[in-house]
Amino acid sequence: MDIAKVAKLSGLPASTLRFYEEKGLISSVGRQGLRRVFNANILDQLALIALGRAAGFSLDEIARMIGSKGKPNIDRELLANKADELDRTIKKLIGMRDGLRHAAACSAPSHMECPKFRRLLGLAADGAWSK
Amino acid sequence: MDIAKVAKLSGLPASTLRFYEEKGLISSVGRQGLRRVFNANILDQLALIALGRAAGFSLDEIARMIGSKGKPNIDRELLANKADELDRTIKKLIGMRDGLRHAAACSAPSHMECPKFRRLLGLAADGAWSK
DNA sequence: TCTTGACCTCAAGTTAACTTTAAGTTGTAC
DNA sequence: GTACAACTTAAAGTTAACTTGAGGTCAAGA
Repeated sequence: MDIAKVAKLSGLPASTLRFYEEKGLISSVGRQGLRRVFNANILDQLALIALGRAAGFSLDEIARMIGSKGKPNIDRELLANKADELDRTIKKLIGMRDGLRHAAACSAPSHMECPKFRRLLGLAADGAWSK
Repeated sequence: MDIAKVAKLSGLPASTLRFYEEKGLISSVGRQGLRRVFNANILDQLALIALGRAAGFSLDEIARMIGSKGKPNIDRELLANKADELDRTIKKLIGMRDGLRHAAACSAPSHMECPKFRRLLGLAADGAWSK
C-alpha cells in the first residue's frame, strides 16, 4: 500500500502518517523509489495509536509502549493504571454533566445564586482537570 | 486584594491571572499605583472559569459566555449542549475503560490476538476523540 | 519520450494556554 | 528616606501534535 491508501483507509492525512513515522510510532516496510510502502497491519497499528490517544496517552507514551519492534509490548499494569485514571476522570465528568444539566434547567435568576451551581464551581476548582 | 492574594486563594499563578485579564476573562476593580486591585468576587469568577475549562470549553468560549459585564450571562442551551457532549464523551470513556481493564487482565498471548482488545481498537479508531 | 500528479524532505508555521525573561516601577518595612 | 520585595509591561519562549510551504523526484499514462 502506498501512503495515499493508508491515508484513505485510516482517515488520517498523509502528513500525519509521515509525522508518526518520524516519531517512531509506525514504520513502512520499505520504499519503491522514494515512496513509502506499507503493509496491511499498519492499520492495526494506527488503530492502536488511536486507542492510546483516546485513552489519554501522549504520543511519546505510546511510542514507549509500542517499543521499537512492530509488535506492541504493552505493560498490563500500565493499562490497569490508565483504566483507573480514566475511571476517576469519568466520575468527575459525570459530576460536571449533572451540574451543567441542572444549571441549564435551573430557574434561579442568575447561575451564581443557585446553590447547586455554586457547588459545581467548587467541584471544578478542585483539580478536576489537574493536567 | 492584590494579585498575590488572589493567586494564593485561587491557586493560580499571578502570570495566569494577568493572562486571563488580558484575554478579558477577569478584570480588576482598579489600581493602586501600578498594582491591580481585585475584589473578593474574583474568586467566583475564577471558579466559573475553572468550571468552564473542566467542562471542555476553551478560554475563548468562556470569554464569550461571560460577556463584557462582570455577571455571567450563560446561555442555558449552550450548557445543555455541553452536557450532552460531555455525556457522549463519558460513554466513550467508559468503553475505553472497560476495554483497558480487560486488556490488562486478558490472557491472550498478545493483545492483538484478543477479540475484545480488537473491538476496542475499532471503538478508538472511530472518532472517539474527534476534537 | 514527455508530462504530470502524487510522492518526497526539511524547515517553518499553527494553536492553545500559559510561562519566562528582561527591564522598569513602587508600596512598605526599617 | 532608602532599600528591596513585589509588583508592572511587552515580548519571546514552551509544548503537543500536527499542518503548510518550498523546492525536488519520479512512476505511469498519453
